[in-house]
Amino acid sequence: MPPASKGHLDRHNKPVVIDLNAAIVRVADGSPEILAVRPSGTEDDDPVAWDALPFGPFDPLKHRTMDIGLRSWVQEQTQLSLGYVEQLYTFGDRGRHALEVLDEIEHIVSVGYLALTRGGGERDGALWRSWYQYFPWEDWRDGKPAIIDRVIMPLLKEWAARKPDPASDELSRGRRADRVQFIFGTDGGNWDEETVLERYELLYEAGLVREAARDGRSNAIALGRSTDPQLGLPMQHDHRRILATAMSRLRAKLKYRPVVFELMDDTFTLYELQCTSEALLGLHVHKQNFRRLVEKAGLVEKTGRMSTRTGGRPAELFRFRREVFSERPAPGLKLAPSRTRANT
Amino acid sequence: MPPASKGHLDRHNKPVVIDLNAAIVRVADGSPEILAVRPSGTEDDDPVAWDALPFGPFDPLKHRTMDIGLRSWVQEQTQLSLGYVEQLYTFGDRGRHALEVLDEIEHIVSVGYLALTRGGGERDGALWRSWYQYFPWEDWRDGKPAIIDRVIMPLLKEWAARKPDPASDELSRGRRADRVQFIFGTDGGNWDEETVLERYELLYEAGLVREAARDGRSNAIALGRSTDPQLGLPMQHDHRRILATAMSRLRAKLKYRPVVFELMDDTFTLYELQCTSEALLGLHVHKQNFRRLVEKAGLVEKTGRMSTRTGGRPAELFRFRREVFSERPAPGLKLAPSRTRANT
DNA sequence: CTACTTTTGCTCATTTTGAGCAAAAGACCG
DNA sequence: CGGTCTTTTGCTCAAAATGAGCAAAAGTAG
Repeated sequence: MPPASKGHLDRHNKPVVIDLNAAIVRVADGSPEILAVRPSGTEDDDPVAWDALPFGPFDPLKHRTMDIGLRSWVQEQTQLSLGYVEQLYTFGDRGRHALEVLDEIEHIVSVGYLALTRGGGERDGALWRSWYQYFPWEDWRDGKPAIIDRVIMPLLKEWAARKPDPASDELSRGRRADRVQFIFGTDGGNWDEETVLERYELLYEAGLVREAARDGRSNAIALGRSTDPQLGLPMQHDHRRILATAMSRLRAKLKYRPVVFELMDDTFTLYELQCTSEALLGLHVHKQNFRRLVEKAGLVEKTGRMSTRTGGRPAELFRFRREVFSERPAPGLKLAPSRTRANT
Repeated sequence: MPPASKGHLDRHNKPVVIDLNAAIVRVADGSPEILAVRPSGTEDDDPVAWDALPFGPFDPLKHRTMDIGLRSWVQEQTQLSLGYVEQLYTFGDRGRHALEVLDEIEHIVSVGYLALTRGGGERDGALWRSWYQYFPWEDWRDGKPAIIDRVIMPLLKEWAARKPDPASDELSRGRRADRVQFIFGTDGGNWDEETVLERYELLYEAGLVREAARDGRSNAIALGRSTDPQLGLPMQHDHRRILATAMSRLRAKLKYRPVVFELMDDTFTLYELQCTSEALLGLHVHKQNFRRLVEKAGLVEKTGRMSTRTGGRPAELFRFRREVFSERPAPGLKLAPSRTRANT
């Protein structure tokens, strides 16, 4: 990615740019992946060596809208064709309270985007990485992730017991404990897969993610270097926060808009569709009910062809019914996670 | 509002500013109102005389985040204290394809915000206006608004029958008709109150709102001057689009987050709560079911006091239970509009 | 031909939703 | 003071949606 070389000048004569950051998502064999930019440096604890989301400057003179600008440089830099694109959030401060000492230019505005693709072309310096590498606590498909009880909860409880900085307008100790219990202390039944962002922000506040230490948060718990348990891979700037926002939004949207299909091939079996949905949600759903839902909602239609790659009884191949857009107001998968252990 | 006097310079030496626009909402006796800025000019068809949303520049050197910046100038200019504040969307082009000939400065980025308040201080030049003055077709509380069948549908059908500009990547005639029928041609049963933005954008595309003509849309239907039926009051720049976004977001949010209470007094009767919700949704809901919902969700608690202002049996006064934040993941009112005529 | 795997069709209890009936508790009015 | 009117409040009930399990169908692998 060109390091935002050209741009406007502010009154201190520093370049001012509007950066468009994209969380580009695909699903490859059961894993939701995002396109990450891997800097050439290799020192693992050096913030510039952390992964970044692909980003590019927005030039209002070249592109009419930001959406168009985004599509343009993504197309240019990767050979990816983006399907669905959605704006997420605009931050005025890239690295929060950060000093950003390593950033020679002063960014002013960074706009986060979610984009869905079926995958394809990449470039060097970029790689597809499971988003659960950045958020290991978000994948509940094999039950509650061990990292929660083994690492996260103990550290969060320690943080909740500490006295909050009286200077900040922050929660009292009791409220801290409540919040921790509420957000992470769940045993599956009441896990809310949509609140990815809230969980990340809690960890940031508690100083448990690397970015917090980088930004000089006072209460950052001193996690030692590479030997210590990392709470997921860190990212440059606020990119991990943008990714969290993208995950939240996508997990929510799944339930009321037919966006999964942007990630599927033209034809697919219902089980493939289910696996993709589950990968995104980080949860298992009840198989028979999933089919009932999808078919009753009229989201798919049979192609007549069969898939034999299943290993068991061959599965019918389906395709997405585009007509739903003009039929129903809010088509989507109102997925309900199964309470019992996986029923696949 | 200071007309964005200071700011950054772009490479053409025109001021570049980041504008924060706020749709500030309150509900006053059954009417959802927004704070509108009324320019001094009075020529009704002059774009600068149209209403505007209050806005102010964002100065990244003065305020750490845009949210803080917004709160700051709102506080400064009005005496309003904002409760809930939420970022909506960021546009790179203020007036879309607009020429913006009347705007001597080139705005680059405009960020839309939704803010809720209980009302209070105003300033001169600003007034509270029902948002249904801008969107008369969105209030279904007294049945389907007459303007839809009398004005909107005929004009939209005419538009759908016209040949789309082959240059644009636009929908075919058949799809146009489908879309019109789908979005506006409903008879109450399948009216989706959340798609305010989609409806406004359709009217804009079809050239039926003043802003379309101002922006020089090719297919803008020449609505005569003041005698012609206006499809709601127009607004400056893209402010009406921002307002539509705010309405969509608020109507949706109502159902899964306890945001209504930001608009209520400390204590209220359940019927007052219902009326506020209905005002926002532009729909009537079933009274008994509304109470069941609210109480079962544990959103409120009795105060013991009574309200006698009802005219009938006195109503219990309730207050919002703040504890829900730490109890349930997604508290809100999953309101279902009543199919039958009002049952109040 | 037999075991195994996966798809697919169906049932069933429980909950949620949409809608209506009627008693309770005040104000208003003669 | 008794009757009428209005609104709140409590309750019932059918229909639909949801969560979960059973079992036949149709292949593959040995």
